[in-house]
Amino acid sequence: MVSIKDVANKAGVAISTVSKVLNDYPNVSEATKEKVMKAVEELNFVPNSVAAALSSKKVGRIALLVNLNVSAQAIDEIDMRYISGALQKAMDYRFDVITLFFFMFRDKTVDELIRYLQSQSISGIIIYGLSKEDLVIHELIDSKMFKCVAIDAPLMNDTTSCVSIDHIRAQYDVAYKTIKENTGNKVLYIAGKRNGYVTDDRIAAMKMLAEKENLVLDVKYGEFSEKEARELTFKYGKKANIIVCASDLMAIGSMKALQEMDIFRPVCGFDGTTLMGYVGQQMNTVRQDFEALSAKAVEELNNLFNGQKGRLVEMPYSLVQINYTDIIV
Amino acid sequence: MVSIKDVANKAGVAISTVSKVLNDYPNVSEATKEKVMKAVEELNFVPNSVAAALSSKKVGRIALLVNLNVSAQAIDEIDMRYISGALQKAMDYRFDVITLFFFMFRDKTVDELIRYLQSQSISGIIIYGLSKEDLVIHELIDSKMFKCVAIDAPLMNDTTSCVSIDHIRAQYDVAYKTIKENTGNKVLYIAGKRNGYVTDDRIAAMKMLAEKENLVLDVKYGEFSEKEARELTFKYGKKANIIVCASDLMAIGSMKALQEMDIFRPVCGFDGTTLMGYVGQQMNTVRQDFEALSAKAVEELNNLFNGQKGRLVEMPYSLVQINYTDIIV
DNA sequence: TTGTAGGCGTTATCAT
DNA sequence: ATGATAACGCCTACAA
Repeated sequence: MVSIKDVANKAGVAISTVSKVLNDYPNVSEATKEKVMKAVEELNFVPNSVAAALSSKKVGRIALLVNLNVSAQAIDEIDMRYISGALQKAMDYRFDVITLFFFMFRDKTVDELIRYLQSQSISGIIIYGLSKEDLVIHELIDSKMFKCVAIDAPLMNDTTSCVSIDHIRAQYDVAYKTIKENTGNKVLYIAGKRNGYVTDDRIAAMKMLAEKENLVLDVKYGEFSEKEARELTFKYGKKANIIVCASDLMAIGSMKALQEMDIFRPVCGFDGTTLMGYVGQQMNTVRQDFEALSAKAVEELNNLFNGQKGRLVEMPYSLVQINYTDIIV
Repeated sequence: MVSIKDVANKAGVAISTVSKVLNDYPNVSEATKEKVMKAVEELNFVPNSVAAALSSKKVGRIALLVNLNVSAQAIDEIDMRYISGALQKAMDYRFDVITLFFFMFRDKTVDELIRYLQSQSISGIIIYGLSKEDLVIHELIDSKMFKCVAIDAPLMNDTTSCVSIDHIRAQYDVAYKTIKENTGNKVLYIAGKRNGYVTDDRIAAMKMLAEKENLVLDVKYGEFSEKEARELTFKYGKKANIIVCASDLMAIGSMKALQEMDIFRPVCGFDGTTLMGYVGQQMNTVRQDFEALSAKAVEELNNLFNGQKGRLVEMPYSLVQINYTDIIV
C-alpha cells in the first residue's frame, strides 16, 4: 500500500508537507504543491481514511441510523432511497459512512450506544424514521456528543438539525385537491402513529382544512399500518365520502378494503412510493424526494461540522398521481 | 473516551497485557485476565475499532457491494434484506461494515476501486447482484486482493466463495408445479438478463423440464424488467398456455398485461417478494430467504478469513404463493 | 514556507 | 506470564 511517506519521498518533501497539501492548508507554495500533486498522481496515492480518522479529531465519519421496518416493503423503498442518497452525497464530502439499524440497539442503553459510536470514531449521525417512543435515540441527541440531523423529526438544538418537507402544508394540499376533485364533506382521516412527529402536524392540517371547507372530520390512528388502515376502512369507510391517509401504504390498504367491500371512495395517500402504481386505482399522493432529503441531511451535517447551529431545513414536495405504467421499467 | 491505557492503569498491568486479554491470546494467567476484565467492566471500555483496524493486519472490515437498481422497488426489498441480514450477522463477528453501491464506481477502474477499498482497510467483500457485464467487479475478484463472497454468482477460487440457492432445481420445481396445476403444454419462459449467471441455469432447467414433460418451450429474455415482461406478454402471451417468469417483478408485469388483454394464463414468478401480494392474482413463486443468504455470506467470509478455500454454499428455498393478507402488517 | 516530532488507540514483537 | 516498545498511516503544533 502506498503511503504518505512514499509520496513525500517521491516529491522530495516532508510527510507533513504532503499532508498540508492534501488538506488544503495555507502557507504552501505553488511549487511544492505541484510537486506533491504530481507524486500523488504518479503513485496513485489514496490516503488511508482509517489512519486519518484515528489521527485527527477531525470530523469525517458519519453513521446512518435507520429505523427499518422489516415487514413493510414500501418502507424498504423509502429507506433504500435514504441510504442511497446519503451515500452519494457523502462521497462528495469524502465522509466515511456506516449504516446502522435501530433494531441493532434494541436493548442497549444510550451509554452503550454512545460508546459504540465513539469506538467507530463517529462524529455525525443522520436519523431516519424517528418516533417519539425511541427514547434512547432522543437521549443520544440530547447528549450533544455528536452532530445530528433528523429527518422528519423537528428536533433542533445547537448540534441538531432537522430536514423535512412542510408536512402541514403538504397534507393540507393533497387533501384539499382530493376533496375538490370529488363530492361530499364527510372525510375519514387515517392518521399515522399516535404521538408521531409528523402525525400531529398532519392532523392539525386536516383540522384546519375541515374548518375552512366545512368538513365533518373523523380521525383514526392507522399506525402507518396497511392492515390497520384496511380494518379501519372496513369499519368506517362506508359512512365517509372521502378517505385521506397519512401514508401510501395505508392508502393502499384502505383502497383494497374498499374494493373488497365493493364500494368506491376516493382515497389519497402520502409519500409517492412506486407501490402506488400497483393498486390499479389512481390516487393523489404527496411525492417526497427521499434521496434529495437524505443528501441534504449530509450537507447539513457538514454545515454543523463547520460550526453552524442546528436549524430546520425545509425541502420541497409535489402532488402527484402514480400510474402503473409510470413506475415500471 | 476511555482507552486501553485507562484500563491498564486501573488494572495495574501493561497496555499490552490488556490487549492480550481482549484478543484471547494464550499465556495470560486467569488472575490477570480477571483483573483486566473487571477494569473493563468498571470503565465501560469499548475498544476503538478504528485504531484496531489501523494497527493490526487483522481482518475485520468488510464491504457490501450492492448493485442497486434504483428504479425497481421490488429490488429495494431484496437489497434491503441483504443489507439487513449482513449487518446483523456482522455484529456477531464484530466486523465493521461499509455499504457501497455499484453506481458509485461506475467510471472507475479496478485499480481505483482496489485503492479505495484499501484506503478503507477493507479485507473482505460481499457482492450482491453481480452480472457478467460488471467487468470491474470481476477483475476485483480475480485480483485476489480481498476475500470475496458472491451471492448468486458461481465464481469460486481460493479467495472467493459463492452463496446461492440451487437455481436449476428451484426453477424446475416452480415451473413443474405450475404446469401440473394447469393444462396445456405451450409455455412461454420469460428469462432474466441475457448472459446473467442465474439466467443460463434457469433456462437449462426449463429445457430439461420441456424435454421431460413434452412441452413446447418459447424462451424470451425479459432482462428482469417488468416493462419488458409486460411487452413480451402482449406479444407472445396469447399463444402460450402457461407463462413462467424468472422474477416476481416480471411475473407481475406479465400478469398485468394479461389482465389488460383480458385473457387468463397461469403465471409463476421467482423470489418470493411481498410485492406479489399486491397483484390480486395468486401465483406460484420461489421463496428465497435473502436475509439468511446474506448472513451466510458473512459467515463464509469469516471462514475465508480463517484460511478456508472458496467454495459453493447452497441455501434452501421453498415454493409459495403470496397473498395480500399475508404480507400486510 | 518547510520540516521535526509527538500523538491518535491498538496490535505485535521482543525482551524480561 | 508480563511488560517495553516499535509499528500502523496520518495530523498538527511547533520549531527552524
